[in-house]
Amino acid sequence: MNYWLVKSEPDVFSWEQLVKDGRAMWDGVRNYQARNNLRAMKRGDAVLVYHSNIGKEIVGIARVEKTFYPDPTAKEGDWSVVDLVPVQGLKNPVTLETIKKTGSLKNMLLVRHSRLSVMPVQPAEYKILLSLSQQ
DNA sequence: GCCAACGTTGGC
DNA sequence: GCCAACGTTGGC
Repeated sequence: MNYWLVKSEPDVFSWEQLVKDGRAMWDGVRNYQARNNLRAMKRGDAVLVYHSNIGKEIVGIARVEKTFYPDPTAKEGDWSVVDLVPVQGLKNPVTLETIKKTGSLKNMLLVRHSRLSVMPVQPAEYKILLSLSQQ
């Protein structure tokens, strides 16, 4: 199983909305690196959901329900979406501030490459994030 | 609201 | 193919 992190501005699409809907087509990705990451997702992979701009914290865990297919919202270009379903909210969201302060996490792409919206997460990083979220 | 860090576009 | 200009993202 692989681990991923996706970003969303909560005033556009939030974790709460994902929970309410029970499923989401993760659309609107218009960056090649992010798209390629989307395409590498396998069904069942764990996906951390991060709120950018507002909150700046990882708020929940989703899983890949359907692997990539063409983005119906793309007027032109070769873009993809995946379908995600919520698994569980984090008891304690893990903030960007905490991640930056945690030595073993400060090399995360989330910190090093702040504009990337879909990125892989190392298994070791995932484990640490989960334990932080349970504290 | 500002700005750094990128990514894209288009002229040459 | 280079690079200036511009646009976007996201942290602060």
